[in-house]
Amino acid sequence: MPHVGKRRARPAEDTPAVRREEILAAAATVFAECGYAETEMQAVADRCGVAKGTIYLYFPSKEKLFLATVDRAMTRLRESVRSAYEPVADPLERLEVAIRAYLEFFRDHRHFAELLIIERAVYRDRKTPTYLEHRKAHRGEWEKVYADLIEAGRMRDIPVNDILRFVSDLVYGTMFTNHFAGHEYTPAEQAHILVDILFHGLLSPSERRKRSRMG
Amino acid sequence: MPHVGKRRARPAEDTPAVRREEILAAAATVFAECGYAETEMQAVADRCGVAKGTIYLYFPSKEKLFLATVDRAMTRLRESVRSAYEPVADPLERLEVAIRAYLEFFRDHRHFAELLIIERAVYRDRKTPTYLEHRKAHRGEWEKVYADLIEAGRMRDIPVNDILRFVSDLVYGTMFTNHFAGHEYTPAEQAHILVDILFHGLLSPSERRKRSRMG
Amino acid sequence: MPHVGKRRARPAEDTPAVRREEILAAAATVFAECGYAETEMQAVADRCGVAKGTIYLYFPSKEKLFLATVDRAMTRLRESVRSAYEPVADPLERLEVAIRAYLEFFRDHRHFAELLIIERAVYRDRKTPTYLEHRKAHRGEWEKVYADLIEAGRMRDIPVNDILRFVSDLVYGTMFTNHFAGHEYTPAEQAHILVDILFHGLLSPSERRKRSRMG
Amino acid sequence: MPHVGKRRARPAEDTPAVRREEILAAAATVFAECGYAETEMQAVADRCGVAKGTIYLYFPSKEKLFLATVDRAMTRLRESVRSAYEPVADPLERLEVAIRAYLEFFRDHRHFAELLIIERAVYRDRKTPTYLEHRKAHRGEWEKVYADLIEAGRMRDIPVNDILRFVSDLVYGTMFTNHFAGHEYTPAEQAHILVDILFHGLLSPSERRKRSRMG
DNA sequence: CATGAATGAGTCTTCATTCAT
DNA sequence: TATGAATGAAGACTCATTCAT
Repeated sequence: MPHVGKRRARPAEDTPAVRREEILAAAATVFAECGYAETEMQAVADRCGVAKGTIYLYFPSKEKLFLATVDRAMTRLRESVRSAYEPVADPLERLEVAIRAYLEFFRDHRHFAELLIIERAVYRDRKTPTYLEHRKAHRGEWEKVYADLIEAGRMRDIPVNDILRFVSDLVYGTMFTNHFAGHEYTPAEQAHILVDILFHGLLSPSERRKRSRMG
Repeated sequence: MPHVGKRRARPAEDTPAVRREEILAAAATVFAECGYAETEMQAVADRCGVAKGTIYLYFPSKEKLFLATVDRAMTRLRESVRSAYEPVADPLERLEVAIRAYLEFFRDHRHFAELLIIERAVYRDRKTPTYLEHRKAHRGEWEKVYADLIEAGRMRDIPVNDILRFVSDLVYGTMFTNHFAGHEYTPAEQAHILVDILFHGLLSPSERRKRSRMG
Repeated sequence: MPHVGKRRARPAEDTPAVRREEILAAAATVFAECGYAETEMQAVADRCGVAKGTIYLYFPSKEKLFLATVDRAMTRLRESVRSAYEPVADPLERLEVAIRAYLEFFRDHRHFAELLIIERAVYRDRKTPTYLEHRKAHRGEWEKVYADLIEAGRMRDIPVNDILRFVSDLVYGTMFTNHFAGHEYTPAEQAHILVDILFHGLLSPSERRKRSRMG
Repeated sequence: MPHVGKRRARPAEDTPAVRREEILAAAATVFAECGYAETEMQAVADRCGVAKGTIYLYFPSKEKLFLATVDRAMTRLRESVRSAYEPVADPLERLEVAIRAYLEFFRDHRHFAELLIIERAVYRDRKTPTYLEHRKAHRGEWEKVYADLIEAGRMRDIPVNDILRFVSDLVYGTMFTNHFAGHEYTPAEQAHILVDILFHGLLSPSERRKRSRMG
């Protein structure tokens, strides 16, 4: 039997913007915990203590709510990563710091890793996943870094685009595995390992020499 | 009175194993096209020209059907990759061939990339995604390769586990981006690029020297 | 994408309790008319002019709805019978009145007779049918009546339990036959016939004497 | 995955009549255990070790199978009761024996009690339940008995029809309660109790005298 | 603005029945 | 005759969304 309650609106202690943010935060956890299809709007409403109808005052549909949730997550990620690497002057060191910050972010916000996965599964029609959209935005910031490093003779002359892809894909894959298989390393350790291989490659000096002679 | 049933029996043109395979193949495309929740059993049935009920003769539920579909995809992937690299003797070359085969597989079976994503989104409870399960199986085959390469002095002395993770995560991320952002390179080109960076690293010889001097 | 939903909310014209009662009343007729398995939730919804989903707001499942329906019927029966016999002082007369009221109730509420039957058929696991549960409750009220009658020397000294069973089973069987074979007598007539045999037995005075001499 | 088995027909060790009887016996237990709706044809088939299709060679539908099952049960009941009372000469004693046999039958064949209940629940349209049909058939045999007893002055002059109804309804109700509430008495004890009240009534001699004086 | 009862389209699953072998 | 794989109609239940209060 439905509740009889005729509770009046809860006091509007929050500004609309705050209320919106509360809903988004609640949605992030619930979507991440339950998946998109499994998440009921009622559960989101319960999680932030508002009525189901209220959510529809801020977001026109479940889908839009979800997308907003993912978007918020990605924005946070970028902010988090950028504020970590910005103070670092040396570009090579900056890269390691960025990678560490990236891994740290997903370790600390497991939900957001889930959201990325879920998004792809749900919005198969959407041309580009939010993740890649944000990555594209990221891109500009790093393009110049790599170009300068090459110009300065500190990096091999590899197409910047290839480097960008290599690094992005590597960290994405790493985050993914961390998420599902568990975190074996601290972000700092892991970033260090990645950067070591990334910078120096796998080959031994001798093999490298042999190859360059033949190649 | 339930059911009026005046149903028709259709000759069993196939052996059960073949029929099962047909269903699995149909399921793979439909799941990949529509996503898990959006996929209706009826659609799978239509796709392989059987009645809905027939599917339930082979798979007890939508969930089990999906999981079987993913598993089949992963098995195919492994077979495909293994048969590509097995004939290759040199271990370094073998690695490049394996990477190429991996990327090729997902380029040729876009469906299967989708399935991997979908799986994670749907079975959030399942301890390990099928992908990682299969990867673990893969692992043994490569562990020795790397160990031998290090022993032979052809590869730097890096913990084998770290190499494994690096390579796996790199190719997974690459496959993912290819899938969603489009394939810019042929698998051969792409494998070549990856292996180049993977083997030689990003740094220029001079930077490398400078760094080794600084310790 | 699931659901397209452009649904309409209907004003809650009733209090939840009233709505619940409406549903129960509708369910009683439909279940009685169609039987349990044959009854569709949609039919119940239609009968009381609400949407299917609304029923699930008040009852968690078809089964629970049915059980609630039967329970309501039995409660009504008891109230109906009790209010009929309570004003009657003489216990023997009271018995006849109760029997009449019982038969009357089922004549006037044919549905409820059906429900009793259906219940047993459906909930084969449930330890005790609702009917017998209610009968047990009934029991206390009559135990004392019989005991007093025996004590007062107005009734033969027969175990009270046996009398209770005899009367209950007799009226149950009578109700059942009335229901399925049709009502040949008015409740008043029928109660009179039953009470006559019940009080005086079938034997003639002479046979009775003969037997007591021999017995 | 469906069985691959292509087992040929099982040896026709049985005549069709025997096979039919086997199916009926299996059906009786399964229907009684599970109820009509809950019973699957497959379960009946399994119980008697034939294929589902085979049942349809003997019975055109689930409904007809069920009805045949009930009919068989009732026939058995009549045979059982008749063979018990036939050897008994004295009509009053014969009545007690018949009642005992009736109760005994249902104690020994709990399934059949279930079937009676189920039937009513399922075939709400059928004009008369099998039980009442059989009762009608029974009727002729007893009509004369009562008429003779009245004529012989051993029974009070009550309409034979009323006596028949009284007794039938009493034993039906008793059987029903026994079935669901458990058997407190042996059939012999119970028959004795019933017959005692049935023959002599509930009233004490004094109450009876008082009443006859008052008219 | 907030609420939450009401709505009803949508889907997985079951199972009586058929019929090619 | 016997078999059992195939069929597909049917129905309980869910939940995103609406809107009267």
